[in-house]
Amino acid sequence: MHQEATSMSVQQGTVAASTSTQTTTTVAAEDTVMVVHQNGGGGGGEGSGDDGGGVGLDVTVSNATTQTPVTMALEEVNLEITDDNDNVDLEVPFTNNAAEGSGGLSSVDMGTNYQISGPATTITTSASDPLDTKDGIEELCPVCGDKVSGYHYGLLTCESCKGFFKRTVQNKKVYTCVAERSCHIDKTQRKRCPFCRFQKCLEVGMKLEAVRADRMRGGRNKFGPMYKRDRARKLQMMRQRQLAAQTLRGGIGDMYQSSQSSSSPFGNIHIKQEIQIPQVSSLTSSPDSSPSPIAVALGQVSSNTLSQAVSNQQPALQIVGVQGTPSMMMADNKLWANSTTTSPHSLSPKTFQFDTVVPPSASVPTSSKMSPLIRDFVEAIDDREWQNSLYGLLQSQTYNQCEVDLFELMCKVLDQNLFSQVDWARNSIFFKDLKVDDQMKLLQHSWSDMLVLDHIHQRMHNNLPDETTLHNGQKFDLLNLGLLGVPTLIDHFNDITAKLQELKFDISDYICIKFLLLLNPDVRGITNRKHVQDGFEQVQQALLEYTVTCYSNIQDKFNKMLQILPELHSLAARGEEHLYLKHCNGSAPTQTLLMEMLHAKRK
DNA sequence: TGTCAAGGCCAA
DNA sequence: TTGGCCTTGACA
Repeated sequence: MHQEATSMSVQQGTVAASTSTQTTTTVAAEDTVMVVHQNGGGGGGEGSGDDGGGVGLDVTVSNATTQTPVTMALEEVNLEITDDNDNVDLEVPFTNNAAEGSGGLSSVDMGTNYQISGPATTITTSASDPLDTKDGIEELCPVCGDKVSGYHYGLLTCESCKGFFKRTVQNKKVYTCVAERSCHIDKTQRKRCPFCRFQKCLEVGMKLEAVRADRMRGGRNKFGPMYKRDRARKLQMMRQRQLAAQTLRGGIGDMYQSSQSSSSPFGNIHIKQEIQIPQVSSLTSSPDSSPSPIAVALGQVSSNTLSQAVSNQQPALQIVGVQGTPSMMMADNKLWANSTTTSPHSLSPKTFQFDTVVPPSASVPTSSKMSPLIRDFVEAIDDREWQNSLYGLLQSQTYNQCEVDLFELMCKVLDQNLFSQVDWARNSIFFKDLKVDDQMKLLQHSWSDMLVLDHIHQRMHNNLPDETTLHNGQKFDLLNLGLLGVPTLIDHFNDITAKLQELKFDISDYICIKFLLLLNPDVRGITNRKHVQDGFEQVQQALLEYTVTCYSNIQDKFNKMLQILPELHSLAARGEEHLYLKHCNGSAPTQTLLMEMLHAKRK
């Protein structure tokens, strides 16, 4: 029924000596193709295998991609989930599967797969574990969920996955999957499908180049310092979590104890679970149970389906008090929004040297002159949330990784931005009254334009930098987000930005233009065109009046702004094309809202 | 000199 | 073929 689109491409271990010869082995089984390019010869011949003396193995795992159909509406889902059980697991999956089958919904994402498990948030530690004795933490192998034995080939894994990865790379094994390349890998089933196991090893970040070409024993490799930093960070994080757990135990427990019959301080706490983004690695877990990303984003799935789906994804949870009481603690990035805490778990805006958001009112001329419509628009803008989501994602994605694929990371950020965009739209005037079918069509038509526009807005009005340093030391090109991954569009992007700056493009202009992009009555196939047209015209009229009233010194600002939109669209279209090609090449994460949007236009 | 992440060995 | 344990050796 559901056909899972899985494709991945990994190219690492490019360290073959210049004299090496290259052989290529291709093994095809039905629609599965696994190509192993082997750099033979004298790889690692000089010196040790350290510092990149990898085996020079380029592995491409690919298959024909089939599109995920957009799941059609069932019912509006309430993402607030009440856990009435006494036991609340605070268990966090590394990527996805580690915590699968553990009860799913009652879990709080704190960024990695430490276990802080219930009842009553007992922090699980075991004195027998190597990490426990030093760090007070226990971790699970991101591949199979077994206990980790240390850092192996780039990250913390168990002994068996270490051995499996080593044997596979050293012996240039070629596996095929007899199923659909989406086998679930856990401790009990890891032996069943080596193809999927190896694929998962690569997905979670095990490094081909860490396997030594010369098989030299002992010593250290280039990952040593990263392991060290990682370890220090985990230790700090663990302490932070212990504090958080204590806060929860004391704070929320005290607050609600009197009203709860439960012995647990967590009794009846509402756990609001937000879909963050579908993780690439979640592809290995029962894809048939996953609703379409856009369906999830638009709230089109039944609670049952969603429950199953979210348990397969990396959740970002908020814990909120009952009856809307402000929470004592908010999970992940929301925690840092109003906090000066320099948690190792957070990449706060401060860490990123991201300037404080300018309040909307500060960058619009005079709010008294604007129409109530525009005032409402502006008031609804939540740039702080945008920033926090961005940096929250960047930190969570790089937390346990020594090195991440920056393109993949960019796709994930874009995907998250898309989710925010959908969320914004579905709560917006005019749009929210439309049927889901129409909503989807409008979004599918405008998402990329709006992403580019959002980025321009963040740069112009919130001083979003063009680059940031990730936790693992890698530089992440934020500007690339605005270019949808096409560096050559930089001049085009700057040109558009310059023109808007010249027109004193402000936040009111931005939000109105965004509405105009969204409420495009010319989109084919929409059933309630009149409503869309009405919305479009009202916004257009409001913007016109606003520009005339507040920017009388800029001649024809309104029309000049509208003239820039085709340029914006052209840039976004080129970005879309680029992303689509990357996706077809297997270089972009699949099963994401982003990819579904890319596919939607090509239906 | 201790640590720990490589590779190696070998029973299951 | 797997996976637990052993050996090795650069580095702090």
